[in-house]
Amino acid sequence: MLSQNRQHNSQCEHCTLSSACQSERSNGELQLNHMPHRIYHRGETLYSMGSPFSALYILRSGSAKAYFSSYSGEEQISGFYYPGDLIGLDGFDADTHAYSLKFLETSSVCSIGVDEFNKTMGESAVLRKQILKSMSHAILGEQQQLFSVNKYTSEQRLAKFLLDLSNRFQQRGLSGKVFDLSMTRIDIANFLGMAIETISRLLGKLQQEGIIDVQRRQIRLLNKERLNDSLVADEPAFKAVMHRATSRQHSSQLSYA
Amino acid sequence: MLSQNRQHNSQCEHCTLSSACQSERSNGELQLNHMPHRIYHRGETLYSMGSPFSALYILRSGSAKAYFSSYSGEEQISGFYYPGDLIGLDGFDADTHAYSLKFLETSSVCSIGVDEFNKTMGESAVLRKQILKSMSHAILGEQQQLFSVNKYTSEQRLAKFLLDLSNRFQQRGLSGKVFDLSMTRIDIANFLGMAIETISRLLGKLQQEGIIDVQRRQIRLLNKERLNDSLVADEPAFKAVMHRATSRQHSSQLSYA
DNA sequence: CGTTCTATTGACATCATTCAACGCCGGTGG
DNA sequence: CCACCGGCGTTGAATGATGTCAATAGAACG
Repeated sequence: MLSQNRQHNSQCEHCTLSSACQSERSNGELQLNHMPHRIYHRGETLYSMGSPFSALYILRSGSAKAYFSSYSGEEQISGFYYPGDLIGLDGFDADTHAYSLKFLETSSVCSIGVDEFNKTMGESAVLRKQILKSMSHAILGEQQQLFSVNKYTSEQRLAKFLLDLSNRFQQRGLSGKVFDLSMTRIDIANFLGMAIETISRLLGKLQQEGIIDVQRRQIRLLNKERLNDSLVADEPAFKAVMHRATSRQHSSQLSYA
Repeated sequence: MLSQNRQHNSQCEHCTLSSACQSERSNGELQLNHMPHRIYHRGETLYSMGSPFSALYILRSGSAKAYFSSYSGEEQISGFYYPGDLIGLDGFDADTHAYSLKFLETSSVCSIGVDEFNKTMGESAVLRKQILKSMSHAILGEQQQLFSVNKYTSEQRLAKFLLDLSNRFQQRGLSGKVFDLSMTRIDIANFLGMAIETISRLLGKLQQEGIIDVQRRQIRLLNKERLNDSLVADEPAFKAVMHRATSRQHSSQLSYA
């Protein structure tokens, strides 16, 4: 659903990764040759856990989930991706992908081969900075998530999840108040570490309280204030912080800054 | 306690970061001028959340914890560091430290200024690769931790924590069977997201079952097999994986590989 | 040596999972 | 076009794991 609202220029130079590079390009230093965009459909896989690490990707439209499966087939979702997000950083650790990536809806990605990436990293200080920043941000995001699982109740975690999504949509110029969930409740439950039933019940509860309105996959945030309040219930000073820190859910997004 | 066992040469060129560089140095390409080592004592702070990001550090001896505090003074520990670990990557996101770092015992660190680091990043492909690998590894480590909090019971989490520590000590050439905890139960509880009382009870339980032996801070793993079994109880195929994936608890360790 | 931090243990409360039944929707084939 | 079916989602009731509260004791530190 994101794809409709966001108008991409057809040239890949307008991807966020290359936007980092454009400032250099104006210096005449840099040439990134992205591979052509490629379209994937719901349920299709970009790469699988264990497969060789050959490229980095930027999601241009649609959405995806990263997950690793624990051989019994059980999967743990580690994050969701939205347009502009950089995908594939997991490959650097062992030159092999550490998790699998699957699309939640029809999506398009562009890619850059590792070799070219490495080459460019050597040439562009701006790219280096961007990548370090991006990875650092990803680490902090994971820690935030860890924090929220450790310290929050299920209700707070769900509230945070919704607010995070809202922020991510807003950053992309979409509505932060009304949006669709491209993932199933099962995915949400898996990601947040709770039972599907709990998700269901809590969404119901929030709806009854008039804080949100849920129609199938469509979410309408009627009262972001109160949703945010639940995160800081007894901690007034904490409120401001949360508002700042709320942008995660993997997000290795590069620019848009 | 780690400091006694590990004999560091007095020159900083033997730090793990520079060991990454030495291969290049033999090519005559690289010159890293680390600042002199500095000693810190228990409770002292290397840097605080929000302070300007000016350097990266490598822990040479001792141990430390990273945590961010939530203004009400409540802290969330995001990881523990041991000798060889690279510290400070959190600064890249906002040019400001995202969490605070405090030493758990007398420790020594060496540092490298960001400017010098950035310069070297431009010159050394090996360093770039190491850093990307290191950060990628850190991200995956966080995700592993997230997974364990999401899917494991308290007992499993504690078991995993002990095994992780054991592995980290072993990687450093120390005993993986007998070691001291440099952090308090409070820290452990905070990190693992459970109550101190639960830690206490579970340690007691494991001791009664003859799996471990606890004397104050000293831990003795009497039966690593069974400790590991509890992680995979009903999942035979999963066992092998866990063994591999078990090295985390922040660990942005660079080389030793 | 006393104050404070750390750790242990017991009794109780509670939030979230589990188990189970059911409804809804979309797809597919008769 | 309708009927069936499977995945997704909702709801209820019971169970259990873990947190909270409280009391106590030992270590660490000045």
